[in-house]
Amino acid sequence: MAERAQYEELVRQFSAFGLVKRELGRILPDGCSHASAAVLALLSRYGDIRMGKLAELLAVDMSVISRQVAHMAAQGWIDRSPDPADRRSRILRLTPEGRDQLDELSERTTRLLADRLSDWTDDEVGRLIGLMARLRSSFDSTGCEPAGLTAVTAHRTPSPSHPYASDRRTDEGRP
Amino acid sequence: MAERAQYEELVRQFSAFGLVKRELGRILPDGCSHASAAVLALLSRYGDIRMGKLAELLAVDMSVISRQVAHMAAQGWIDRSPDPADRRSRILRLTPEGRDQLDELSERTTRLLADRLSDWTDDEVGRLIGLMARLRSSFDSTGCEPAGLTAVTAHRTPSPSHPYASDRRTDEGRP
DNA sequence: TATTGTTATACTCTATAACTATA
DNA sequence: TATAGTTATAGAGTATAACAATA
Repeated sequence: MAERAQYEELVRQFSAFGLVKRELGRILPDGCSHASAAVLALLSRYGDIRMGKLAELLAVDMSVISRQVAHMAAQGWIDRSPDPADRRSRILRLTPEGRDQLDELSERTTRLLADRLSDWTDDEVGRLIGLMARLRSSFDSTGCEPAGLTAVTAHRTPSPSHPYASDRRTDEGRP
Repeated sequence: MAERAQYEELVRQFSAFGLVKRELGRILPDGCSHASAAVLALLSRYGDIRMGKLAELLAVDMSVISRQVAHMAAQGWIDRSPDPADRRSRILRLTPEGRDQLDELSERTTRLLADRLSDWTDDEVGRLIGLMARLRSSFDSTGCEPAGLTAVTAHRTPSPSHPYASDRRTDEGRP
């Protein structure tokens, strides 16, 4: 259990993280926002999924996904076909254009990170990935671990790949 | 130097971090956004500073600070007095109400983090702080920038007083 | 009635550009 | 001319609430 000063410093790092996100945002291709990039990556990883599932994976409201996905469909990056089994739902699928976009995205972010983190070791990057994954998992009330490498093969399973999964439901500390 | 797959995973963790930020945002007091909280913390740490300095510390455009600070002054949390030495400038100072607000803020975030990170050790939290500090530093201090990227003014900051300070250009965060 | 998704509205954060007032 | 700050505008991300279609 950490102390108050440490938590305050952690929060400060959280807010400073905005700079990193903004820098990454500057290299995004036209029409492709952070959110679009995240959706492309998830579709590539999980295959054809429904909007609700996507909202769950990204931990945002479905209205957010709905608008986002509409934009991406207009760009030609994804298909939205009605689910034959439940006509309220729509199945999302990456188009070839979507894959191209994802490749371009991956190319650009890799180049930027390789430059900025050129003095980081493989191991250090791995540690940051691990800690951020665990942080997210500590904050995720669903117990799932949607976007982490540690859960690549198992987004439905209760994250067996690390010993820190949290199923706590307490709302302590919330208004 | 890490590999492409690792960089891609890192970017995924970055986007997943949004959830953490949103959760933290939910406990903020009325009228006090993430941005306000960050400004309060910086004013408390650095004392009376000018708007430009604040913009530099937060790595955002001054127009952003201007609006933010206007809101905070309206709330009574900060004073904006003209700088006698340069009447174009304004010196920002925390009011007693601003301190109270910061205390309340600190109380709430500490409670939330203590709950969510209850199974993290002191050392683990410290490692995350160190790695995020280094990440930030890697993104605002690089001499060579990839084509098409806007330079972010590198800044030197005074050494803060506690052991988890973030702005130093040290090897903190490295093993 | 409950669930899936859509749309409308509002609020925050951010950057650019045009503006002012000093220097 | 150059700098410190302000304001207007635009765009992205998010949440809530009202709504439609289907289960």
